[in-house]
Amino acid sequence: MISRIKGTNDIIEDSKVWEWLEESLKKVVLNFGFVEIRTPIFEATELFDRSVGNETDIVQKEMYTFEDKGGRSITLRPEGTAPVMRAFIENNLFSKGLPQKFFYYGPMFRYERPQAGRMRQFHQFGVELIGSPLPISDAMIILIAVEMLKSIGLNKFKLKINSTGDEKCRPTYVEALKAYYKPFLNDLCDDCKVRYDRNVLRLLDCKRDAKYAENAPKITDYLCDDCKAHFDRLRKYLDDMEIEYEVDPSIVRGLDYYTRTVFEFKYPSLGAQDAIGGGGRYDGLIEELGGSKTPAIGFAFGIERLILALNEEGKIPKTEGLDIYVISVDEEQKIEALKVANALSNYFKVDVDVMGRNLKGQFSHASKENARYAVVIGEEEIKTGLY
RNA sequence: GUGGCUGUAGCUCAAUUGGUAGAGUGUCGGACUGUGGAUCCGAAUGUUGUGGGUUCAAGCCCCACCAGCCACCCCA
Repeated sequence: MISRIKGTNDIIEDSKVWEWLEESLKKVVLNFGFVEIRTPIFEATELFDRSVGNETDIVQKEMYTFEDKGGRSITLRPEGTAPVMRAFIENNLFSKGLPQKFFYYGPMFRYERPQAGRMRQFHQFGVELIGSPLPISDAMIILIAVEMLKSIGLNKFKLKINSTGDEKCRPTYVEALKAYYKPFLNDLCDDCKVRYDRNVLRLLDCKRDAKYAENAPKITDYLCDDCKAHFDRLRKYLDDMEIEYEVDPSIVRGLDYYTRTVFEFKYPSLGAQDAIGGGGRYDGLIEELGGSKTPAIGFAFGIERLILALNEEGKIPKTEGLDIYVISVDEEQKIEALKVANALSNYFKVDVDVMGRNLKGQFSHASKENARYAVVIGEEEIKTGLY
């Protein structure tokens, strides 16, 4: 038997839940004027090297990268933001005026050890707002994310926000962090020893060395005036909208392109894979990819994790059964039953027997399919024309 | 990539100290030639995750691999 690739899934019984979830999320963003963008599932490897960052774990060890027959290095997209920005630049969307508002939905690929809530092929629904440097756009993006969660019935999530500063203030914070961690360097876990040089910020969210993070200098104390004003304004906006959040200095994100605002939606009961969504501002990314300097902010939800959370809260809608099952008493009425079902199908969800079941079997099957009504067709009905 | 736990019928699980695989549920049929979901009766389905090894004998013990779960890690 040939079985599916590790970390992938066949969605069969659940396909209705997926459909409902996709439609619900889509409705919120469409009403806010966002347009769907569909980019290829694979891209030039360089795109992710340059955007996500060549020192990140995603690029270093999690990408599905291969060479095609023309010798090009291709990568199955591990995330959605970089491809959307590539498309933005390549199609000159800048010229259509700002802001530009996009959402995307589809499979992403990361080579990781699978676990509940962590697949090698997983699905993200993402939203990007391109063009505004203002904190009001941060507020809008977070508001939309919260509305999306509420629209599918999720309540027990926690929003955590932080600011990672910009090119002016982050370097001084990085120095301060390095100075703080230096005396403990030998006691840190092996991963953290590597991170110390590559990306000190990541030390803050290490679970093993969490005790050191508690007293570490906080980014919020090192923000430059502009970044601090931006962050304070965003917090005020969130307060005004009565969106609950917690400032969490350990939210640093594993992608290099983030600047200033970063945030995560946590769903604590999901265990280790409790981040159901996350995002942030990436004011330097478009320029880094060769476009003109354009600020932007966005986020993505993990569909598989949303479904786990929905299950926890018992918010998965029950799939509706049939309206009408058309039963034929004998073989002779089968075709009449099919014709009647066809006529009814303009208005109702219908089904007929194709398995040659007898009368009892058809009734059993009708009730198994949760049919609300049964129409019985026999000799008598055909004669009278009354069903 | 690292460590730990698990793997028996479609599903949920049994199987004494190793002695040659069973129940519930579901599926199909019958009791009931035009009214199901209740009840009763009957039937089908397994190379016990895969491949080796130990043994007279392995679902059970040992090794490897595969897959799932938990944690690390990673992030959605």
